[in-house]
Formats: sequence, C-alpha cells, structure tokens
Amino acid sequence: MSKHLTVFLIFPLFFLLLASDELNELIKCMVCGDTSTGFHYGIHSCEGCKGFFRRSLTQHESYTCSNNGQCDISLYTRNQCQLCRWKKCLAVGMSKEGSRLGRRSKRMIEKMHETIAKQRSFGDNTVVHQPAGFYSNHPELFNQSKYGGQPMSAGHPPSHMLPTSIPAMYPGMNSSFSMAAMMESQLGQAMANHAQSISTIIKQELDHSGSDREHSLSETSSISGLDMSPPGSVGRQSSVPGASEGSVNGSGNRGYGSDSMEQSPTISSVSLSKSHEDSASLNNMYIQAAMRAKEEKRMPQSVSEEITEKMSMIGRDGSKFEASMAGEGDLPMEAINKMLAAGQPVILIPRDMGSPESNSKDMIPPSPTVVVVQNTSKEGRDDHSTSRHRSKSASPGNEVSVSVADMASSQMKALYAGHRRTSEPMLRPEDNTHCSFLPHSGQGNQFFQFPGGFPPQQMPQGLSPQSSLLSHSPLLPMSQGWNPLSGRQHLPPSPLLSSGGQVMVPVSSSQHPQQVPLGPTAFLAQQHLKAEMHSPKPLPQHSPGDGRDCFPTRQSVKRQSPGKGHSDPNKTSKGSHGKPECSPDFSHLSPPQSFTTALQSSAPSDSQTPISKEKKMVIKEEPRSIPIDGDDIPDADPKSNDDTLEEYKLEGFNPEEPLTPELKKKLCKIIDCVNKSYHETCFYTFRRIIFLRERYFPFLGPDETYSHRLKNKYDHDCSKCPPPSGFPTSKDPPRELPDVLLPVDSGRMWQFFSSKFTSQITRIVNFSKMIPGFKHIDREDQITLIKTGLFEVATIRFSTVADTKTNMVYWWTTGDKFSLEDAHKMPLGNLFDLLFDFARRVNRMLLDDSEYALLSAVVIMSPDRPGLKNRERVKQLQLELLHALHYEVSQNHPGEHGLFARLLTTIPKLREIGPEHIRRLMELKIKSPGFQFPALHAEVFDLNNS
DNA sequence: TAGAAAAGGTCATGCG
DNA sequence: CGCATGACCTTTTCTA
Repeated sequence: MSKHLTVFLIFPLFFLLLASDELNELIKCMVCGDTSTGFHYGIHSCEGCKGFFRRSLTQHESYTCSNNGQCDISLYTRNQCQLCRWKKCLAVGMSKEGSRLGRRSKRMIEKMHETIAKQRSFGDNTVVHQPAGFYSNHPELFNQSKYGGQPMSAGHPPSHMLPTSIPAMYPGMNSSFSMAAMMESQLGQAMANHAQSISTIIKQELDHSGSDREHSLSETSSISGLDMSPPGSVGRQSSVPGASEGSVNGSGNRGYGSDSMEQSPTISSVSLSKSHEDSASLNNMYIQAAMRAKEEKRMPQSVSEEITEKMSMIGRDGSKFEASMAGEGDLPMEAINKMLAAGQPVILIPRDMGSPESNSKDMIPPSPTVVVVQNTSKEGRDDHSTSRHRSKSASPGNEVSVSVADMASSQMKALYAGHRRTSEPMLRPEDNTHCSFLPHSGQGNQFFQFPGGFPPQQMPQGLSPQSSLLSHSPLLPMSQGWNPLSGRQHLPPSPLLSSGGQVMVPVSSSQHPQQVPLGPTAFLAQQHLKAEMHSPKPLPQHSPGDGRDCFPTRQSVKRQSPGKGHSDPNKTSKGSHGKPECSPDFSHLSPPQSFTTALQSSAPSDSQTPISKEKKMVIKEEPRSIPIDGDDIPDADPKSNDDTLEEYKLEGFNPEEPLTPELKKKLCKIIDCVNKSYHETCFYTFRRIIFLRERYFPFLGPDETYSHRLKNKYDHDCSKCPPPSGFPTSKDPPRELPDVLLPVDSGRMWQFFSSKFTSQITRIVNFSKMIPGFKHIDREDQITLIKTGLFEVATIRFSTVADTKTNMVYWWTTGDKFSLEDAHKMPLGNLFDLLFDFARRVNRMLLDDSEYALLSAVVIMSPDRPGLKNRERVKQLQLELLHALHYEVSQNHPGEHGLFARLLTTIPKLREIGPEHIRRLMELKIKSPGFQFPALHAEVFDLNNS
C-alpha cells in the first residue's frame, strides 16, 4: 500500500514544484546524458552539446572517427570522438531546422504531453535511464532485439528516418523525442526482465546454496543478547541437521583458476537507482497507485484526487510542469500539508536526472536519493529539536520531521526554489530546527544532514519546521554544515552529490517509504550457478578445532594500544604480526575441501518482530587524517574549506556512551560473525593476497601497505582454516589471459573480467546470508537487499585487486593483470573508471579485512533499498553493523578519528556505480547486437536473443 | 510589453 | 601555441 502511495505522489508533486529552469537541470542531455540546459536545436541538450552542434554545423565534414563510427557517446566520452558525437546529435534529433526561438506555447506543450501520454499507453512501468534514449544512434537495433517489437512498431519510425523538419513543425515533439521515449520503454522492459531474472536467481541461491547460517549467530544471539531473531528463533541455525557437516559454497569447487566462462557464475548488478526512473513509466504507476490508494483509502480522498489530477499533467520534458506550476505552484505543498496534518508521512525522493555541476568528466552516475518528511514523535531527537519550532501542519505531539538522505544539489535547489515560489512559506527559515538536509558540494551524493535544519535559502516551503532526523536509514552522517546560530552554511567535506530531481511520496504513517520503481539490480549469472542452485552448496567446514579457532572472539583478541599508528617493524607483510603461525602459507592446501552446513534459508518472517526503540546517537568525528598515500582526497569537496566530517548522526547509536562489557561483547560477536563470513566467501583477504602476490606476482615485491592493514587487526590465522572453495592451489598462476595483451583483446578481457566479477554472486549471496540477523529478515526483503547490494559489495571486493597507484588490476588468483588503459578498450571499459575511483577512496584508508567485511555487511543491510517491506528491521540490523564497524575502526585505527566518517562516505559512491553498469551493459547490447556476450550474460540478460 | 526561452557570441580553460 | 570545449553572456524571438 505504502508503495503505491509512495509512487503516487512522487512525480507530480515534484515537478509541480519546479520551475522550468530547475527542470532543465533535472533533464538529461539527449546526446550525452549530462544535465540539460534547455531545448536546443530540437532536443534537450547540455551547453556542451549545444555548442558542439552549433560549431559542427559548419565544420562537421572534417570530423573523423578511428573506431569505425562505433564510439559510445556519454558524458565521459563525448569529447573523444567528434564524428560520433555529431552523429549522435543527429540521431537524437538535433537539427538546424529544429531551432526555435522564444517560448513554447501552452497549446504546444499540451500537445506534446498528449503525445507522451500515448506513448505511455505502452504500459511500461519499468525504469529507464535517460529521457533522451541513448540508443537513438542505432534505433534499428531495437527491431532486431527482443525489445524491438513493441513501441517501435507503433507507427513511429526511427528518428533518423524522420524528416528533420519535424522539430520545426512541432518543436515540442520532435522525432527524437518520440523515438527516445519508445526506446526507453524498451530499455525499461529489458531491465525489468533482468530484474526478474535476478530475483529468481537470488531466490534460488538463497534457497539452495551456500551456508545458511550466520557464523555463530544463533550462538551470538543467545550469548550476546543480540536481538536479531524473531521470538523463538534463537538458535535455529545451530539446530539444523548437518550444520557441521559442511555445505557447498555457491561457487562450488571451482576457484578462480578454473573460473572459466563455462563454469563460473556470472552476475553483475545494478543498484536500484532513481537514475533509471522515467517520467513516462512512472506516470503509469502513479496513476495505478493513485487508484489503489483510493481503493484502500489510505490517504485523504481529496488529496488523492488532487494528485491524480495532477498526474495527468506530468510530461516527460518538464514543460508541462511549468504550466502546472504557473498557476498552481503551491498546490503540492497544500497536499503535502494535508497529509502531514493527517498524520501521514511524506517522502521526498529526489529524482536523479541531473549531473554534477562541477566537472562533468568526474561525473558519476546518480544514485538513489531519498528525502523523508515524516511525522514523528520528538522522542529520540537531537536536542536541537524543540517544540517551539512547530509546523503549522503538524499537530502537537505529532511533529513533522524532515530528513534528507542522499540529496542532490540541483535537485534540492530546484525543489526548494520551487517551494520558494509559493507565496506563503509554511516553513520559515527561523523555524528550521532539525531538518535533515544534504548540502551540495559538487558531485555524488551523501547521507548528510544539517543539524540545524535547512539553510534559509534552501528551506522548502511547506516542510515542517520540526524537521529532525528521521530516516529509514540510520546512516545519516551529520555535517555541521548548517549553523543554526550563525545561519551560515558550511558545506560538508565529502559529499558526492549528483544532481537530479525530487519526487515526493506520501506513505502510510504506519509504514516506511516504499520504493519508487527504480531500476533493477542486474545480475549476470553463469550456467553452473543454476545447476548449483538446486543442490546443496558446500561451505567451509567449521568443526571444532578447525577454522573456527581462527576466529577467536573479540574478547580474546589483544589489540595494540591506541596511538601506535600503522607501523610496526616487528610485523611482516606475511601476516605474521607476532604470530608466525598465521603466515598464509597455502602451499599445503589440498583441493578445496568439501563444505558443510547446507541449510535451507527459509527465513521466518520477522514482520512481527518488535522493533527496539532507538536511542539518540551522535558520533563525534574528529577531522580526517591526512591521506596516507598523499593522494588527493577525492571524497572531499574541493569547493569547501571545511574538509572535515565532524559529526555523524546515527540513529539509535551513540558511540560516546560507555562501552559496557555487554555492548562490547555484542559488538565483538557481530564482528566475528561478519568476519568469518567474509573469510569464507572472499578470496581476497589481505593475508591471502599477500600469499598470492608472492606466489603469482613475485616481481611486484612486497607491498608495505598490507602490513599496515594487518598490523593491528583481527587476529586471524588463515593457514589454520580452509580457504574458500576454489581457491587456487597451483604452483604456477592459472592464467586465463595471455601474458601480453598487445593489442588488447578487448573482448576476451571483458569476458575474463565479467566472469571474475560475476563469479562473486554466489559468494556474496552466501556472505549476505551469514550477516547477523539476515536470515530473519523477510524473505522478499532478503532478495531485495542482495539484489540491490550485490554489485556494491562486488565493487568493494574489486578494490582489493585494483592497484590505484599504477592503475593496474592484479587478479591475484590467476596471475593475470591488465591496466586501466587496457580495460578502457573493452566493452563497458569506462566502468573501470568508476571502480577505480571507488578503489582509490577505500584503498587509501588501509582497511583490514574485518572492516571490508563490515562495510560490505552495512551495504547489504541498507534499509533505504527500494521495495523493502520491513525497513525497521533492516535498519536495526544495519545499526548493529554500523556500531560494530565503528568499534572496529576505532580499534584498528586509533589515530585516525575521521576514518569512520570517511568510510561512510564511500557508500553513496557505491550507489552510483551499479546503475551505470547496467545502463552500459544494456547500451552495449542494443548498440552492438552482434556482440557475443558470455553464455551466462546472455542467458540471464537474454542478450543473444532477438 | 515584460518576461521566458533559445540561438548565437565570447572567452577562460585545458589539452595536445 | 592553436584548438576544442563549455560556461556564461547577449541577442533575438515568441508568448501571455
């Protein structure tokens, strides 16, 4: 229900609040995907493409392409090939004839939207990426693909077949516009299909593969008092027959060394992202949702009708919103206030349709953004929240809170500008108390919050003054950017804010915001995965005296005293660290052992599980430490003078509270559990990397950073426990790529990498299943969490093979290596820029395995994932993990007080990579129908079918 | 006629 | 140093 309501209000309210200027910021350039600055030469385009086209009108004949006209034109690559950019401009409908001066008439705009509405009758309610349709270069390809039989045949010829005079005849509805819409519908359908496949795979994987236990979880729960299980479920895992018998790791008994395309599972994914939303597709859902909302009478009828009426006015290019706003600019806020007054929370979810303002080349695809305006009690609020700041629409005791997670700047500006247009602000700057707000600092996005509320100039009218921290995610690092006393705004140091738009979503007050139908997480799976889905999967055995002993509880681990820093000459890079027996000598290893503990993970629904009350928590973070490797700090806003993250606010979590023995024990149990899971499902623990590096990459020599990572970290002896199934045992590197890749065999490399990347799926699924509390999450929520988090966890793991100083990838388990430059040459190669960017962020922190593990667990356990049924449950679990991560970081890095804050800033970065991956994969598929995808890519994505 | 919106001009910037 | 780029500005056209 709330899902529908959520969807229901998002788009109309959002766009109705926006002026055309702001709208342009939210619309992508149809050529490159950058932020559109308006309607230029017949299409929405950015200033760059506009200028390029203008110049090209006189000199395009001199353009050449060294890639046979096959260059991808994106925000990242648009300057690499003039010819292809020019072609792309033409393909999407740019033309001199399309030029138009002056305003567009209302009638024209309405006509345009009528056309849009017809296109929407396709019923596509899936998510797509750009309003411009990046397949416009090869529209004919749609007809050759499985996606080509729908809208394309509806009497709309490809754009390149349309006369260029069409835009002139009807500027608002040029050929490209129609074409793009249709293409997007097809893409959306394709992505929806992928999502379905992914869900199926994960579901099967959850059912049949891997360890179904949480390491010591039941024990942990009972011992440490973790309230992670529904009543009566404590100890369930341990009682499962065969739990000690070994189970099958989903990756089977194959390691990277035999991780061929025919064998290894292949999955890639994309986080659900607003970047894949589409106004057209969403509109249908809004309408449906509105109807359901009416039926279910979960919101005031009048509001429902009001919004429903608005929905019909929503258009793809935003022009309609101008019209709507012109006469009814404040109406959405009235609706919102009605809902707030009725005690209903309203969720504002920024749509991501923009791009960073600063440096387009550094632009990172947008990520999910959530703004929450919700009625909450004052309980648990920060002290800044006072009753004197009371919303006009909020009744006493039912105060309204506003929290913004991952807000994009231009979106925010646009939204608030739209609010400011309204006549009588219901929320005055002086009322600001606890609005959570994500300030902008140029790119990316972040979970930030102004403890003092919205800056006056950005305070949305109509939002409640009692804005206090409230989110379905405890991950709300609080910047001190807004000083409620001085009124000055200090941008936080490292938000990676992408621009985009906002959408508003009303939800039932009894429920958490449900998802906008965002883009699917896409997975590529290989054939053997399917086969293994139906058979028990082995897992490392943990009989008494074996590997379990390598994971002593935290209480037994003696840590180095704070302040010692990273260096300890007594410790070696071999991981001895005073414990020579921990040297990761795997030379003795026999082929992968059989695994135990094949558990069926039919996790009981925890919908009835009582949710513990949250405590107020504020983590004081001291200024970040100086980057160890001297690199720039990419997660810092170069425009900001304040380069610190001084405060993070995590709901229900106060690290300043005394660490009681009970709490410490609890956290240690969590750390142990996650750590074990990580070691069992990830080849690249740093001790293993050290071993593999010496064995397969001896020419590299030792890397001192590993000793930094390991010197005071988790006391784990890898030599005493079995490595994950498939870990290489050969003396020589089982290479899969030629020694010399000159010229680079891009296709082969891509296959190699995709197989490696996607082979992570089973391991990551198994890792997720072993996260404390995961098993007790609602079944569908489990799938949702994995689906949306898998790619992000895989990205985290990728950072362990990326040498960001030399821009090389060293695949430790096979002895293969390739450069970032080589990677660029393969399909989807540009994605590596994003992966490396993330790797740079995280690698400089010199984290240990335990921190990687906990970060991965936090990423998986994200309550802000679209579609979650029980966000509170997930939120609580993430809270525990965050607490554990904070504890672990503070223990491992006693001298780096800003590290935890910086570590959290990597999460929004992760959110940006997944959507871009799937977008590019689909683009590749449609633009290059002859491209031979790996078997499982093709199978999962249905890529080779036409 | 004011204001909106797009075309076209300008120039700082970065790159080869 | 020349050139391409793109952000910003001015001019032009059109609508309300």
